[in-house]
Amino acid sequence: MPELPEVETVRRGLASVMEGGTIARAEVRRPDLRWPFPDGMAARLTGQGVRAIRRRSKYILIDLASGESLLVHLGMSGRMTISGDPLGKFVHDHPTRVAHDHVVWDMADGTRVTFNDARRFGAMDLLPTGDETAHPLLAKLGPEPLGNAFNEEVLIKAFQNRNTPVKSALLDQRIVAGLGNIYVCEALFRAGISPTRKAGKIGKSRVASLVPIIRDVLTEAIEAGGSSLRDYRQADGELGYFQHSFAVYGQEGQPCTRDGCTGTVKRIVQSGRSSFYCAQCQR
DNA sequence: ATGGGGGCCTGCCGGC
DNA sequence: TGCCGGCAGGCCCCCA
Repeated sequence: MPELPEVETVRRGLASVMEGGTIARAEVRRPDLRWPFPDGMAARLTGQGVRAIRRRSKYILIDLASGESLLVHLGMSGRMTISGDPLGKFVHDHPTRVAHDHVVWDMADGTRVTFNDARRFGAMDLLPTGDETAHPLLAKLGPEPLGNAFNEEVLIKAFQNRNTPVKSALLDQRIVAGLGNIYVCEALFRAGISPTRKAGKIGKSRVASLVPIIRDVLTEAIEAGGSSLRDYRQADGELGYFQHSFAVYGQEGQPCTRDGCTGTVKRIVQSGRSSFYCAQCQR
């Protein structure tokens, strides 16, 4: 599921039920996801007020009253689900335990937040609030694509002399942090750039054009999440999933939707990942 | 330093 | 109906 827009939508959903509240009880049902959980994670969450919930790239940061922040990554299959009655006390309306429900937080108001991750590529860790830049998972991240530190000059410089396909360059979280396979495909389609083109061989003005396009693609997806979901959740309480249509991602064999283009969307494999694009109008 | 490939896990889907 | 291969939106690590 999760690239930047989906993570942002999950963040907003978590914020709506956790910010200002207290984690009355934390249950950790296995010792690890991709890596071991930090020592005593359940105890370090229990009783903690939630000050704020932030996002860095595809990571969620939950700031606790203790001065620690819980770092959460959804990996490929991580999901957050909200259940419970905010006015009751740990009511019966919680769903029965489901396979791969690994972590559960019961908020003091009766809301339950459940983290489910079938493939366990997700991660959680605790770090001192404000020490994000020192954390190994965050230290090497490039600029936020929606922030000022990401701009034309920065991207042109990052692409200079890069011999890797632009697809790989945009997936490189050190260049820009938060893009994944879907939104890279969509941004390259809008920019009319082939995913196979070497990053260092693209003209400066075309590289520059990627900056507003990346911002637009991500912003539109975040807005779609905000408008198509109630409190950022779907009917079953799961956060962050929303119906979103893509111009090229998953559209193999479909006619290109660019005005006047008669091409067909193709799927190729680059570095073991699918790339979708129109070879006729993306050069 | 850079670029490419393997591996981590489980679930789902299409084809035979 | 059942089995099997291929595929999945991430990211770290190792190797050349």
